[in-house]
Amino acid sequence: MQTVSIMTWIARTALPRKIWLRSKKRYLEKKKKKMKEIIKAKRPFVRKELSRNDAIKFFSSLGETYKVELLNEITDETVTVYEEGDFTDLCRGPHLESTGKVKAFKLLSVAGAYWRGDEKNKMLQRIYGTAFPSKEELKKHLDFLEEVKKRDHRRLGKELDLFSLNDDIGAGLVLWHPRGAAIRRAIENFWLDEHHKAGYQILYTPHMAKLDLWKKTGHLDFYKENMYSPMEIEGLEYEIKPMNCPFHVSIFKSHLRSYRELPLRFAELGTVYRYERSGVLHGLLRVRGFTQDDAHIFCREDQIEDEVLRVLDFTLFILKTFGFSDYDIYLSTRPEKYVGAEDAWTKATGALEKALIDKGLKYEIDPGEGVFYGPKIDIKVRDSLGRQWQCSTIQVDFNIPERLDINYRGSDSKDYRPIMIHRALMGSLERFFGVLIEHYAGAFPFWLSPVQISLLTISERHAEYARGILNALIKEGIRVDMDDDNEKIGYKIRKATMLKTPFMCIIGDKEMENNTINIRKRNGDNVGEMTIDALTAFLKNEISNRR
RNA sequence: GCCACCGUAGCUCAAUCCGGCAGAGCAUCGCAUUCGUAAUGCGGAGGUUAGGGGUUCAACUCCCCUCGGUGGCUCCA
Repeated sequence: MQTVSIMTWIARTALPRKIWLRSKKRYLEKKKKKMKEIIKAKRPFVRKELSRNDAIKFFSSLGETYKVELLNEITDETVTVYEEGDFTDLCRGPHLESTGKVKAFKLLSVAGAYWRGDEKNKMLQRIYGTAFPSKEELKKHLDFLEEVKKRDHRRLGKELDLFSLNDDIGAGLVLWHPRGAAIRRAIENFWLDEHHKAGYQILYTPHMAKLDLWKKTGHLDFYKENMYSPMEIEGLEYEIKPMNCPFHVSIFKSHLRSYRELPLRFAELGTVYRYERSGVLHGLLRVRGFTQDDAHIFCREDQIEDEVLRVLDFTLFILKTFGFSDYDIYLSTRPEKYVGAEDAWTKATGALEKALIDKGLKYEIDPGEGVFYGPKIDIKVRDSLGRQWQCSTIQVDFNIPERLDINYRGSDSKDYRPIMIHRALMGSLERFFGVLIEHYAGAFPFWLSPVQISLLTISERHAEYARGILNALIKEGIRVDMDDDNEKIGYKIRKATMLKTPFMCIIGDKEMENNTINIRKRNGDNVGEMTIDALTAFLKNEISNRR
């Protein structure tokens, strides 16, 4: 969505070593002026062909070592360069015919980037900018960026008092405030109910386990860089969990399993801790402690496809309930570092693909992006601004059943190894919450809203009547609050509107006399006067339809 | 982790460039007002300027370290 390009002709002067925020703005301002001049001059870009050797000589004489490095790797005998005035750049092209063709542009930011995208290389400064064929299109894009800023979950999280991250607690560790926790509870209740209906059994497991367990599972070999250092308890080492699977396996193994029990579906809202490098942490979207809506399905090989189909249906239903009906699906295949037999990978990948084809779902292959223990299907949702977010993942695993030696007794009284399917629909509650905040711009649908309805009194003498309504609605399980502050009604409406409370009840003399309330929506629409019974029925209907 | 920048009252931000009494709006608290659909008025309180060290007669301001955040890079639920 965002247009990013390296404009070679603004890179003509190197960035100063140190840039203050204010001088950074000034710096971009200066660059902008220079660019405008160049555009106005309508200087042509001239394409030239050089032999590779001449090009190396030419760029070496300019001291452009990076271009020389690129040239040394090019095998073609001739290369193309583009000239604009006294500036010559190595580029395959094509270029615009002249600088005058640039109609609308904006420089956005300055940031470091590793030379050729490799963190072992030196870091260079990169200027980000965007250009469009017309001023209108540029404005549209800048408006979009403005809207993205307004919806930023970190900003809304503070404004709506949903969550916080605190210095004293630690980086990437989330505090859910009452209002955020109310939303989480609504999500969790929905999730638990639906999992029960879909034939899952709910588990709870500990936050840590002996280090030896993680050796057995292979995590210490393949996942070490994401795990925290172990802690010692009475001479034994324990590790805080980065994944839930070993615990679920342990429950599977707690007694002998029959083929009749399969598929066995274990689900848990399991909190895991993973080491993430400080620079990658980002609000709720990238944290160090998070709760996965995890599940592990133990099944026979011939049940994989059917189970994957069920999971796909289930996932799309859950996502749809949260207002996501647009998504992109990816099938990730065997990575370089992997465990298990090639034959098993082929079979599992085939099963995943067949399920996608049966459902008639469009998907792309993501080569080599599978997890070390098996191939996976990832579903990335598109939010109301069309941005892509990775949430759901369905992974086949034939490594852990092998390593942890899990079996079931077949109809022939022999032991067989089950296949394990890992899946998370929302991914992590933290990330999903962050995505939801941005998707709804903080204006949650009624069933998710932290406060669903606010009772606003006109003056002190209405407080008692309002309190009666408050208690009645609380009894009905509605998240309601009352604003009986000594303030004008306009101010109370403003407060509730800014908190994006879906409904407000205005309570004054008229309502008290008629034994009614008057409802107003957060967008300003008036729903009208109704009795308490009618209100309760109306609100319950909204909840059951998840609006 | 790497590069650059930032951290001032609960929140949003001045004062930092060029060292010289740390300031405003909102929120909070008190008083007045009892009001009909997006801000009633007046007053009070609120700070070891993220933490630590250094330079200086003097540090929010300059230097170093630590912690945290932002934009990217690399990696990912």
